Amino acid sequence: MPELAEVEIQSRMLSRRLRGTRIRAIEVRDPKIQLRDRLIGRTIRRIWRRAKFIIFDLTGDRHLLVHLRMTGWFEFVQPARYRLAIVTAKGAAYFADSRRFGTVAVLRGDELRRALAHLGPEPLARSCDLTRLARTRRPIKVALLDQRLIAGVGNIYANEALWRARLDPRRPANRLQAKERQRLQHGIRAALRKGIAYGPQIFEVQTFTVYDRALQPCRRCGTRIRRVVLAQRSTFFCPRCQR
DNA sequence: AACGTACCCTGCCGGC
DNA sequence: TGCCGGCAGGGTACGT
Repeated sequence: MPELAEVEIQSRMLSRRLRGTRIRAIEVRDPKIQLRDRLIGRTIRRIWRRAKFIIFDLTGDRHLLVHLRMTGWFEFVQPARYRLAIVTAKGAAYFADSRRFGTVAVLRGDELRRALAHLGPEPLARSCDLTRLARTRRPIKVALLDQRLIAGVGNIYANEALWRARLDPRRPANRLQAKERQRLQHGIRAALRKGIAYGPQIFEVQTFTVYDRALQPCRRCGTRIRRVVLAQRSTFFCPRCQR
């Protein structure tokens, strides 16, 4: 489920609970997960996010690289089912992931850099620019999901951002004017910030403006929201105010 | 190079 | 009620 906003929230929660603590035990409950090196005894120096990855920096040049994919989530109270538990003196984090698409790997620093090298700019960074989107003629909505062009935007926030920027998701990415890309950049930021602002309660309280609102009225102009499929993903937009 | 499709898994939902 | 197909907010591998 998670996109950048949800991953950011998770990363902050993990950091608050586990930063600076020593790993006492690792419990692997799913044979799909294989951890190369022994992590017990290492200290968690930092927990941070890049795109939709969560990275645990450990002592001894080791990094735990986690991707939640569709259904991954960390819990601090032991759930009925989970794939992995990281146990520390300050408590444990349980990695629950019903669809089991999520990935966990132990990497050295150089391997981590390589693993993240292909990612595009962080949308919330001051230096972020969207010029890479002009490299492709695929629909702008599809380009937004390409992590090499911009990192961390997923299907929901792509829809939300395009609605905010009043752009038709089907437009070829390389045909956007610089001014329209600027609008899109603001739309992405605003949508992501709104998500992050929900905090840990995000799943209970989060609402969307266009995502999953087919046939319901546009919140700006009242026109019925349309659903189309682009690159096999549901796409929602207002046919009147998104041009 | 750039684009489309199949696939990895499980849970949930609507329709019959 | 019970079963079944379709669908899901991720990314990758592979074919054209």
